[in-house]
This record gives sequence, C-alpha cells and structure tokens, in this order.
Amino acid sequence: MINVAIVDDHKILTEGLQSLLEDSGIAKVVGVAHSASECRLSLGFWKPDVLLLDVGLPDINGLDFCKEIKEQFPEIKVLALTTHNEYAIVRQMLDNGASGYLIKNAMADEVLAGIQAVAYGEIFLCHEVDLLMKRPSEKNIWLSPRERELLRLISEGLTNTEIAEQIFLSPETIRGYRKNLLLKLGAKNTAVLVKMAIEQKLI
Amino acid sequence: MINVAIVDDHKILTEGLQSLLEDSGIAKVVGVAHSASECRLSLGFWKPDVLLLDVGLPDINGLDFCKEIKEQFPEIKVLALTTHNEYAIVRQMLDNGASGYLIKNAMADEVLAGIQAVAYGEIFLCHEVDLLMKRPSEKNIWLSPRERELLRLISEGLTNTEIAEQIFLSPETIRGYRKNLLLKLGAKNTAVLVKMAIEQKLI
DNA sequence: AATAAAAACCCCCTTTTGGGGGTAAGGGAG
DNA sequence: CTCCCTTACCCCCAAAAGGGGGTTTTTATT
Repeated sequence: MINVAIVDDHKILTEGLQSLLEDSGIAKVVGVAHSASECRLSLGFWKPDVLLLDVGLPDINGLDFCKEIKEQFPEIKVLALTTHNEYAIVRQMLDNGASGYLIKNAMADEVLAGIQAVAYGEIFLCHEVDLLMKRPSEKNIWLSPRERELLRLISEGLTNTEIAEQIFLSPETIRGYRKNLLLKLGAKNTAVLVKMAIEQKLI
Repeated sequence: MINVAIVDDHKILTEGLQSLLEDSGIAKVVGVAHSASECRLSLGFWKPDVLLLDVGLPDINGLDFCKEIKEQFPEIKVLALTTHNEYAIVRQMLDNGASGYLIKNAMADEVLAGIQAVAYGEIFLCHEVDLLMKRPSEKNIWLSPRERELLRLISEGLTNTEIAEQIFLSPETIRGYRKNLLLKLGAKNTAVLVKMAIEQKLI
C-alpha cells in the first residue's frame, strides 16, 4: 500500500483523485491540501511515500515548493500533476527534485502507474510528456539562469540602461544578451520575445 | 432531474464530476466529451439541459465554441467550468451566450448550485467570479474590438508600418492606437503591454 | 590540458518606439 | 439633438531597440 498525499487547489479534482486512488487498492490517501501553506503544516504528520503536486498553486509556485519539500523531506517522492505541458516547466520540475510528471489530461491508469513507479524509485513521465522531452524541437529551449533573469527584466519593461543599473553591468552587455535572446528564441522583436517567453513558461 | 453534458479534456476531473453529479441526485450525466470536435458529434443526441464547458480545450477555444453551440442549440444552457478567473474571459464568455461561470477550485456544492440555477434560466457566477465582476478594478479593462485586434498584431511583432499595410490604415493611426493602449493598460512600453495583454487574457 | 559554454564587454548606424501635442468624422444612447 | 466613444488621422523630436560586426575572462566538463 502506497501512502499518497495530494496538493492541488482544484477541489473537484482532488475529490475525484481520492476516490480513484482508494478504489484502486494500490494506494491510500493520507492527506489533501489545497495550498502550499496548508501542506507545510501537515506534511510532517502525513509522512507520504508519494506527493502529488500541482504547479499552479494559489500561494507559491509549485516549482519552488517542490525544491523546498525535497530539501526538508528528501525521502518523499514528488510526482507533479498539472495542466502545463511545456518543456521548460517539466525540466525545471525535474531539476528541482521531482520524480515524475503527469499532465491532468492523462488517463486514470497512467496516474496509478506513475504513483507505483515513483514509489519504487523510478522516474516516471506520462506518455505525452515523455514524447515532449525526447523529441528535439526548436520549442524545447533551455536558457542559462542569467538569460532567464534578463528575460524577466525585459518582460517587466526595463530598458537596457535600467537593467544595467539594476544588476551592475554595462548597458552594452545587456544589449548583447538581448540580441542573443532574440536569436535563441527566434523572435523578431521584444513583443514576440515576451510572448514566447510567457507561452513557453521561461519566466 | 437535470440532464448534464460535460466537455473537458481533463479526464480525472470529468470522472470526478460524473460521480459527484450522479451521487447528488439532482442531475444525470448524459454525455462526456474531451474535445470540441468530439462534442459536436454527439451534442444533438445527448440533448442536455446544461453543458459544462471548459475554456481550455485542445482543439478550439471554449469562447468560440460557446458561441457556436448557442447558435446551433439556443436552448442548451452553457455553464463555463474553467481555471481562468480573468475579467476579460468571463466577460467574453457571457457575451458569447454562457449562462454561468464556475472556476475549478469552487466547492462541489457551488457546482451543483450553478447547474440548478442555469437550468432554471438564471445567470450564475460562482462566488469568486461574482466578486471579480462586481469590484471595479483597474484590472477589469475592456477594449474595443479594434483595440483588441491591434493588441494582437502588436504582440505578434508587427511594426506600425506593417500593421498599417495589413489593415489598410495610416501608420500614424496605428501609432495613435498603440499610445492609447499603453495608456489604457498603464503599460510602460511594448514589453509590458504584451505581458499584460496575455496575463489579462485580452488577446 | 583541451574544449565548450556562459558571462561580460565594445562600436557603428538604422529603424522603431514613445512622449508631447493635436484634429475630425460617424454611430449609439440618453 | 447633444454627449460620448470609437475610429481614424497628423507633426515634432528624443529615446530605445535592433542589425552588423567584434573581444576577453571565467567556469564547468571531459
């Protein structure tokens, strides 16, 4: 019997999941939270083997929360369960210590398979995400931390000079990064750059 | 007994919803589809009183699909059920003929209340959305169709000259729209304009 | 020790944007 | 029959972005 906890603010989904897991016979739901803060209070008590974690939580972002959990409870396997099927999100989630990744439109049996796999220490990606990560695509773009920082500042509307002042670099350097970002993402100008950054969840 | 059909690509959610509705005794699920095209094939057979419709469908956008349904089957009450809680989405959904709007983190009993209300011809908004629509906020921005079109073209990276050529207006006119959009949304420059447009689902 | 990235820097010149000011026709709602 | 909003148009000038070309240093990875 695998002990599972669920963190997701969609109450309809958590209720559905709960009965799905209980009925399956392979897992037991030891706790449900609808936000990260609610989860923090109880996670130590619940002692789940597997934590089903949504990325779009109301209080903090699931990526950071995953990192936090793995630092405090490295033995808990985190299995992401979300609507996002973007390369950048999956990659960051795995980098932050997640053991698996499910998208919410996955079949019910994939959820069960995923829970079993991560409980046994494997890395599990649902079919659609597995394809996404394997297929080399011009959409699977990975940026360095500095580049992501620049992208964030650009999307907040700072000019090259303002960015330079804020992070203590030369405006010419910022220009260089900006040009490189346009090139890497294949964006024509800042408008498209910001749009792509948001769509691909790079910021 | 209210006949309900569900269109949502999140299989876990549709399963949870189905048992929720069946158990409630007030509604019967007469059909489930995981995409708009799947729904189109069967809607005529199902003849639901209420259609629970997600906005983020895989094939077409739920806003347009709602319009399409209301044109073909004006008697079916469309109740939006989605993750989006942005003013612009709710407003467009209602403009396109929806009878109600639920967000997915609403309580189960709100879902039942919503189904009953729209079945009796009322307009139903779940608590959170009701607050959102009533509170006058600088975030509740409504643009004219022309302005939305311009915003779309800007976010696609077209320059003033290119937009002017495409929609047969003077580049000076486009400049005027651009300035006005910056003013209306309170954006410092194009980068922020695009970011806000996407965040507030104006495009 | 070699190599490849990432991070930082620089200049010239053109295009595009943004801030400031405006004007005016047409349509719908009170 | 006004009033307001939308749509459409115009000019001047400064600021910012983008296209082209580069260099050097640090930091991982093999």
